[in-house]
Amino acid sequence: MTQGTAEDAGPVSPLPERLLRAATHLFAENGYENTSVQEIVTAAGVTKGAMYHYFAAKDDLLYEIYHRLLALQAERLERLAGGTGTPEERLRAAAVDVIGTSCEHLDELTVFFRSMHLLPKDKRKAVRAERRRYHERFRSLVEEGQRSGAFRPDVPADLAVNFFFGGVHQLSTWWHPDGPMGPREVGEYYVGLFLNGLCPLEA
Amino acid sequence: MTQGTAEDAGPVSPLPERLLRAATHLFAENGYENTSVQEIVTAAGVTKGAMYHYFAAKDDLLYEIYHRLLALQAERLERLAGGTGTPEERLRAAAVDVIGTSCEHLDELTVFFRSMHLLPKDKRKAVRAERRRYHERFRSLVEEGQRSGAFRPDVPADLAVNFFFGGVHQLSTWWHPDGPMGPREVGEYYVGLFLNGLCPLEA
Amino acid sequence: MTQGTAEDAGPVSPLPERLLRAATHLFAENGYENTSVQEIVTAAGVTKGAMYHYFAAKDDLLYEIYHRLLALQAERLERLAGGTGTPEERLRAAAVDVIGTSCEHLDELTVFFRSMHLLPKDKRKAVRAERRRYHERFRSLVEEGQRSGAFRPDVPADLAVNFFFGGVHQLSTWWHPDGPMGPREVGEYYVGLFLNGLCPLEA
Amino acid sequence: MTQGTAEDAGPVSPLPERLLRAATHLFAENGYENTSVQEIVTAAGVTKGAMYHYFAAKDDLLYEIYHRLLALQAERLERLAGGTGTPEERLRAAAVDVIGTSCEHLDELTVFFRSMHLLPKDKRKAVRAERRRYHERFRSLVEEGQRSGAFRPDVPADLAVNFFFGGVHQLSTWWHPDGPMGPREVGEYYVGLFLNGLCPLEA
DNA sequence: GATGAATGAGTTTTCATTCAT
DNA sequence: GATGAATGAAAACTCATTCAT
Repeated sequence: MTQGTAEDAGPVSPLPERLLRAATHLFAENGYENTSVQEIVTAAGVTKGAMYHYFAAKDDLLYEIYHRLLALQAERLERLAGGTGTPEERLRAAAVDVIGTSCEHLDELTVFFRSMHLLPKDKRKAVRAERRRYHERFRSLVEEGQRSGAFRPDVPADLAVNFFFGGVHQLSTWWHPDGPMGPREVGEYYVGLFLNGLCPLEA
Repeated sequence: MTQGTAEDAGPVSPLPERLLRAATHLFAENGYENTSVQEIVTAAGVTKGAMYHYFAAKDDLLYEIYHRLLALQAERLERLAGGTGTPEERLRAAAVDVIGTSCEHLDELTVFFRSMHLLPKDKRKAVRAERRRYHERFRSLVEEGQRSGAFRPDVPADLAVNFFFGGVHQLSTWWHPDGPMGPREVGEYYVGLFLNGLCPLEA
Repeated sequence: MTQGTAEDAGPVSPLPERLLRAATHLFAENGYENTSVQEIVTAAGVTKGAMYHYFAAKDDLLYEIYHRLLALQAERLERLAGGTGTPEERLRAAAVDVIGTSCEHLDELTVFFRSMHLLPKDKRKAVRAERRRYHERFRSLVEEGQRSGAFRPDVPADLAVNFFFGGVHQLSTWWHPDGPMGPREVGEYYVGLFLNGLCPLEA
Repeated sequence: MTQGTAEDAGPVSPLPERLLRAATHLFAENGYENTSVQEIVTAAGVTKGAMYHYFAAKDDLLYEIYHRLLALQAERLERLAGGTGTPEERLRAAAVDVIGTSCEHLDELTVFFRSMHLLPKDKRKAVRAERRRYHERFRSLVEEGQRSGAFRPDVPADLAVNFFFGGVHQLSTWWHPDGPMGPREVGEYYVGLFLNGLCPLEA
């Protein structure tokens, strides 16, 4: 009777997911502060009450967007960083991978870096903690490589990681999914720059 | 007529400056949309009428913040990029310098990347154009170095510049003026990473 | 069928009672308008559907709280006022008794005087009518005493009853069940004041 | 040019006063919770923004209503209680007077006793403190009379004062300004009841 | 009987901006 | 030049009630 096919699937997609998708898109497009709850629920095809049934506040949507992306990336980093291979191989794989997921979730990434500061204190703290854990796992990979002699020991690992993620976060200002470069390509270039710099190796 | 004589201050009243300083600080602290005009004028010690005498709208403050930082950095880039020395020397100098001014104007930088999207379309376009000119001057320096053989030619210059500025914009998330590292030190590290990467030169 | 046998509970399910108890407590604590239906059903350990099965609307709870207290007090007044003894004895007994039941049902009393005006017109009218009947029965007792010469005839009986019940309704602003005075003691004092005033009898 | 007469009186009455008057009337009529800010400002002939220019929140109106009535009554009590005459004379005068001002400010009184519990904690505390001071001044008058032998010493003064003010607060449930009894008359009756009780003096 | 997702009309509050003085 | 009272449009959020299951 509804638009579902044969199964008893109910609505096409659960409401919370639909709301998050709509919110992510609108936040990325117009900014969190310029997006009203009304616009979100209209985009999701429901009313405000429905949204507040699932999310206690507008900033819960924001938090959830961050949290999901972070959880996804943290899980993948864990797997790749804890895999086999030299530290350099693992760092390279992890770095290319995070660029891949960042490109796939460009809207989330945009929202993340523009609007994290708009979260209420407690949620901001939670996100920061999740972020820090992620950062530290990445940093430990750099340090491993420094101890093994694969990386220069004279650059603080913390600083190097911050530098690299700056580039990652910047992605959304210039990269577009339908542009000439694919995520994989961007990843290889970025990681190349990160690990080898601009100067020719034999110079 | 006012208390300024003939010195560098010029004949302009210091009021617009005071307003911009207050706005910059509050925008960086609480976000543009969470800062009311009332808070700004209170912080600057004036009234709303006075502010609207100098700025047509709240977003004029935002625009002006961007514009001034960009103008400053563009002017310095012009000077350094057009100076003497090899392309690598000039790029290095320009890169260290932009990190220096970014550290000196950390609030402006923060506001820039958090709130640019909140500008009305026309002002946003203007800022983007200024930004693009800046980016292009920087990129041309990279290209010069690629042509001269100082830099690897296999990395798109655009991408490299974006990568580097990602790191620069990220600065405000981890660097603090009273932390252990000075702007100069950060600059050297960043530029080192950018130009030489993480891997030892003889590997 | 349920767990109640043949005892005083009767065949009625305890659910409406549980809801009313929870509502009474919450209304007294936070006010009618500051208490949501959700809070009531949560406190009663049921769901909204269950509540709406027994009560057509939130204000039915309010009405029922009033109605039950009034019915209880009216029944007791009837018994005492229609008993034996002089009018003075019967008024004294009735007055002490109403203070007793008021102290026992302090939450209901609180709700009554704070929130009666929030009832929709028709229910408010019903409560007022019940209240008036109660008042009139009490007043007739005073008038009886005035006719018998036990009470001063120069005070309008209506006014005297209103004066007395003012004191009763005020109870919830200062009396607490675990304070130093018991309901009986308060009753004796109040009735003493009402019937004899503050001035010494031989003055 | 406006509707003022000859003087430069400006608007007929200052806006805050107009708002308070409108709010008092509506709160008394329909209850605080059933009165929207919109209704208040409409009644006062302005817009919401204007109201929030003078009152930080809806409950500020509530607080102000209480506070003004209490200040008025406290000042009058102070004058009468500290005057000349026997304690009985002064208590009588003060009691009649408070009934007078209560009748004159019946709406405020109604609002007071229905809605004090709706104030936020801090304002509620402030009102309670003001109220307690008032109560204590009144009580001290009763105690003075008890020490002088004019009043029965066997009734706790606190309780007597509570009893009396119960009657006062009850006023708004039965007295109307255009009814047969004037404030003075009510006052005399109430005070008569309070001081002499219902029973004939020679009984 | 009972559930709880969803509604929709309502609430208080905020704030950039204007304009009479 | 400067003030600050007032506007008006919009915001986030609440909640009693309904209804398909």
